[in-house]
Amino acid sequence: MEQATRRATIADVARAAGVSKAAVSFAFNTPERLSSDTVARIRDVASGLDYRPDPVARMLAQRRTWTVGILTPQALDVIFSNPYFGEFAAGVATAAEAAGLAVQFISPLHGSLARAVDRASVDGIIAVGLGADHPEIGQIRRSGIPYVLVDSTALPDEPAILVDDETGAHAAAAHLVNLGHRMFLVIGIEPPSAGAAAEPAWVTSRRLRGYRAAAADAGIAIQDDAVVLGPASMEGGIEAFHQAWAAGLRPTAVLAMSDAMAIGALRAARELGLRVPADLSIVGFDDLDVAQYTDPPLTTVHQPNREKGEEAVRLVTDGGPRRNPLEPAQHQFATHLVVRGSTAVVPPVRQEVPDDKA
Amino acid sequence: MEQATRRATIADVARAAGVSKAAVSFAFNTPERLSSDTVARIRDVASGLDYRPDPVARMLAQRRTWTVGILTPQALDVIFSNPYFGEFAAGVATAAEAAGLAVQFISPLHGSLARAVDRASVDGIIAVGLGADHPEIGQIRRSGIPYVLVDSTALPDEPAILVDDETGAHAAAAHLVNLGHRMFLVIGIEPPSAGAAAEPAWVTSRRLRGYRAAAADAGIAIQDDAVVLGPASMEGGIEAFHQAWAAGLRPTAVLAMSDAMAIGALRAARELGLRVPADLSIVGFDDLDVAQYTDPPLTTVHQPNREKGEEAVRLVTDGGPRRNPLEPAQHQFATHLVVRGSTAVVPPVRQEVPDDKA
DNA sequence: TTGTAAGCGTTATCAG
DNA sequence: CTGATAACGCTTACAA
Repeated sequence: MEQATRRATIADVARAAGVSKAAVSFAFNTPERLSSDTVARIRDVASGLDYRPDPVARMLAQRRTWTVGILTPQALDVIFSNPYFGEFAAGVATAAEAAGLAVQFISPLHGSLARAVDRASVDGIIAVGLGADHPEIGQIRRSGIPYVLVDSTALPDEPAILVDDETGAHAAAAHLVNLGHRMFLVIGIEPPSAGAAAEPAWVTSRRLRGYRAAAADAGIAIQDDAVVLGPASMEGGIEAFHQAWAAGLRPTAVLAMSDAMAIGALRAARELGLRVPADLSIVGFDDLDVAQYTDPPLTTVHQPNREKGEEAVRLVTDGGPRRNPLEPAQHQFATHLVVRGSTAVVPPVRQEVPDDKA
Repeated sequence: MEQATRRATIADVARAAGVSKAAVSFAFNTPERLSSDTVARIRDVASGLDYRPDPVARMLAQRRTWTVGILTPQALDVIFSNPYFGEFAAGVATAAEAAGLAVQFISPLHGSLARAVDRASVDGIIAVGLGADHPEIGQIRRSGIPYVLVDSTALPDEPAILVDDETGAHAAAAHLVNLGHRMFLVIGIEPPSAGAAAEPAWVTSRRLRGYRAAAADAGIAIQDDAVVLGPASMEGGIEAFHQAWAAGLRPTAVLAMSDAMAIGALRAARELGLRVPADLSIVGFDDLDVAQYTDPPLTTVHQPNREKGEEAVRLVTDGGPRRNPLEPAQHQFATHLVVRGSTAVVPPVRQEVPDDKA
């Protein structure tokens, strides 16, 4: 992976055009400072030499990289397996392009996120799903690079993108309660590090509070053993549902904290002979594009995945002129329930279903 | 997006530790060249000063960026909407991490791919879906940066990752023919640029050849008006199917060139009151993770999405020691049909279905 | 309008 | 084993 032949440098162009290096630089960056025919001549010579300014040298001189980094505590291959991330990244990419910024991914290098952060040459870091217990957040803070935390627990004065998890979760559970459901299974997202599980600010904790509040309104308690955790993927959802079923749980409704997991649960339920929504209702979270195309279409809590990405870029690039530096640069998006076909009134009598595990 | 306070430089550390800049560099990069207590002292001072080598300066001096770029002719937001890309990127990320490389995305900047390529500071470029008619490929070639073409038509001696589209497509169509189908709708991927549509090497052309060959074996001709093109997304699939239906086409089987489009077709068919596979069979292409979780699970042509990404990184990073420079650095993966639930024998008599459009 | 020269923060070369 | 010193390729005051 070496450069083949030595590329023309600014000095080569200057020499060939009989001007100074500065003139060449001007010809490309601020042509209005040069006479138009000088510019033309320089450009001509440059393209003849196949000259292209070295982006790295320019980064060093300008001390800007024109790049934003998306930081994830998980390896990229697991991250990309959840369509949620793709939608978020699409939002980042949109805003980045508008701002003339490149997008780089920062994920653990040889198992070390810290190393990856050190190697990353970016002007801003968008950290998604980084728990407050991750030491890297301190590292980033110290590095002086602007950053924004997404979907994680931030200090009140720290730039962050959040959504109203509790309200969304509450709406989801309330919907099921209204349909007569009383026996719930909650499928939650397991934290990247074991330590974060107990954190009250971890996303799973926040959503769980919303679920429980709505259930409590109807006098129902969601016990801890009706909450099962797994990775936020379809496989994770399948696994979680089967695990709960094997443990003897017989819910009439599932509250999944991610659409990917909800789709997995859908699949697992079908494998067990349960009809959705006749025998089992399922509510997801995220409102992914695919949620419209599952069968049945998924009832889920909407959050603006792409917009979150776009806003993250804005925040990390100083938020533009409208941002008041006195206010904390946090942005919380609203969530709302989208009712589709995966939820229905509770079955009056539970059907007999194949039950080889319990 | 500026650095907050001036970061400590190697010169600061050298001064504070009473050594030369070179010594500091050694302490981090080749500590074995220094006495162990010198290293310890330098490291100590460095961490006290919160010193971190500037990645950009190091890139310039080493003339390596330790970064691979994934280049796409489409904007990132549309690209990320197709899960196929996520799976491919996951593969790239896996191999990149193993090689200690960062991953950067290169997509049109302010509408110009050329500009984006110029600004990109990468050691290698993985170009996906770049038609042979794209001028950027010449630009890349000239730049001297190693590159590999994925899913596009390459010169025979050009590094490329390909799959056996024709065989896979043939298997898909043959499967349907064997089930008794005679009336097909082909849903193809529209090219990024209009010009590429006619290219015999464009992916849509390649797959279409496979479909047609299998049909021809049974004495069936797939007419041009039974082929409809759209963007490789779920929306694209919905659109395409409705368009065909509105045009009066009444296929018993759909051959979709991407799973995303197949899922869209599934959805559209259901909206029209068609049962899959009872009334309509659908075969996709890609074998995305989600293909297992649709209802019914999708019969599709498997291609190794993640492996393609991994191999692309290997090829662009010189392919390691095993590569013979005399052989063209091309890698063609095999494809095969995966039969799931979305295909069945042709309905003996077409059911009456709602038909408000034709 | 154009040129000169001093950085930018490393790594690499080559004496000591 | 250690330390000056010269690249690396470009931008940007400051001069002319």
